[in-house]
Amino acid sequence: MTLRFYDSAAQEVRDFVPLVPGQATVYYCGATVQGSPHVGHVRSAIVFDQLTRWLQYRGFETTVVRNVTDIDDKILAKSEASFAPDFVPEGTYRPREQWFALAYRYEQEFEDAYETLGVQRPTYEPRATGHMTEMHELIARLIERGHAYPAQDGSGDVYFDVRSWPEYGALTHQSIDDMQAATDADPRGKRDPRDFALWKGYKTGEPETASWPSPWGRGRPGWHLECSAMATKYLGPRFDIHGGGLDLRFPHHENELAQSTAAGDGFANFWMHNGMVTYEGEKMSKSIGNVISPAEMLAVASPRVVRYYLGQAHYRSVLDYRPTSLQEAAAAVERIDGFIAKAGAKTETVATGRVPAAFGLAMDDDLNVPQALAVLHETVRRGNTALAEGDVDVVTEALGEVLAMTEVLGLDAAGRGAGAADDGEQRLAFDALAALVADQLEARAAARAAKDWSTADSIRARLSTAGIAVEDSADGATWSLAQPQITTTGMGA
RNA sequence: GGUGGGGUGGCCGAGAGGCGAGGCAGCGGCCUGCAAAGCCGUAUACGCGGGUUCGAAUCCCGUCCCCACCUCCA
Repeated sequence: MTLRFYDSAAQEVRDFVPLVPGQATVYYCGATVQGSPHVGHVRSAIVFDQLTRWLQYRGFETTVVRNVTDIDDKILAKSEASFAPDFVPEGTYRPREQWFALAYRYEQEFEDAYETLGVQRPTYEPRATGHMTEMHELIARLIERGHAYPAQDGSGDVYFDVRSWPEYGALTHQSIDDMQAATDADPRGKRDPRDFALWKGYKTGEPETASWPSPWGRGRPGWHLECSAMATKYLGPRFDIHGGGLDLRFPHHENELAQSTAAGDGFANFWMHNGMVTYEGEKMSKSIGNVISPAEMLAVASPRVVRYYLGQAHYRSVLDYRPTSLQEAAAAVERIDGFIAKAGAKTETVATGRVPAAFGLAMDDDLNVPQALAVLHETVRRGNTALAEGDVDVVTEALGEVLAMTEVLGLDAAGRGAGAADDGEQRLAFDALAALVADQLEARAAARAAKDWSTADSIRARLSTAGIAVEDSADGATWSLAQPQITTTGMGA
């Protein structure tokens, strides 16, 4: 079996042949930390987390780098606005917040969301502000090779010379002349309106903390440059996979590709892009105001449910959010969790097994998660049947497979982050609850034995009101905390 | 104008020439004191019009509609 991925640059599914046998180097775009994360950002991270987990399952030694872009125009603009006398706090923005404080605060919000939803930490997570030297080196190489030039207007800007690089547009298969002229293109000192800034000269009025010395004068990096510099630094001039959201293909990734290859680096072997999250058919974006944050979803559904929902579609498909989406995901997750709980109580040894072959084939084929999920549900059904028939061997086997699959999909990790649960106090509270419920169930069992159905039913009803679901089975009743009812009214826009 | 991606049963969502993925919801049944959970069964689905083929949701031609990117975006 061969791993195959769709390469956006080649526009086809290709066999994945790593540059170094047995190893996989992955760079994927994280956030520009200019605001709170929304569900679309998190989907992207989940997609590349699934990719990473699958590469690891297949035995690759993976190195994963995800950037934090913590300096850019928007961050500075948001910070500047927060100092305005007529500033009105909106959303999570705060008054009088320095750009670096704002960037750092949002970086942590992203980290929290990733952690809660079970996204493995990358091998390394470099920040743009920590890599000025590497960016300067890259600019110098580009100037030396005749693909970049300092602006002639004395602004201190340095631009990439798009016309000097015939392959510009290779990633998105566009030719410069066919591109729609940017309406707001500020020609400044550019040779071509499509030239993009590698370095932006310092302007009076900007915070000095947001500028760094460079051979071309004080300033700050342009967007795009940091990814080229950091990917190359940690993964080498050539690496296996570069990922990110579909909306980053142009201009971000196109520009990364241009500047890196023009500088003489091989850059990414595969380009992988995840589809957008839409809200009832429309792309989630701040400008439309139809964004839903991970926090909003987590307020009404468990991390496992949110993870399942955001990770269930094929990564290249559009994932459409509808008010019932989380309820459906919750039902599916409860089905899986119900089996894990019942099977776990039946078997002596709960060990994570191997993934069924069909699951592996689906994942090998460009990460076909929907098909893999079908295998997961089929395994759960087989396990439930075995449970009913008391076939412990099959139960054990199915449980091992289910656990392996949920691990690969990251479902087991969601909600297990630091501080998520299982601290001592919660453990004590749970034990206390368990003791009280056990008493109730004992009383109910006695009533049932005496065929006193009204007493038995009233005990069950009382527990149910308290949020405890009771299930009878051949060998006694079991209980579980009922999932909260998901109501999504008023969520999002 | 340019470059891509789509339209699949009530909903979500795979598949890509030939036994109707899977989930959710619904209906019928089994089990249960009743439930719940589980299991079994249950659907004239593939935007529209032509064509190729023994056979098309899948290929070809035409056509309609939607979405994304080309400006900041995961």
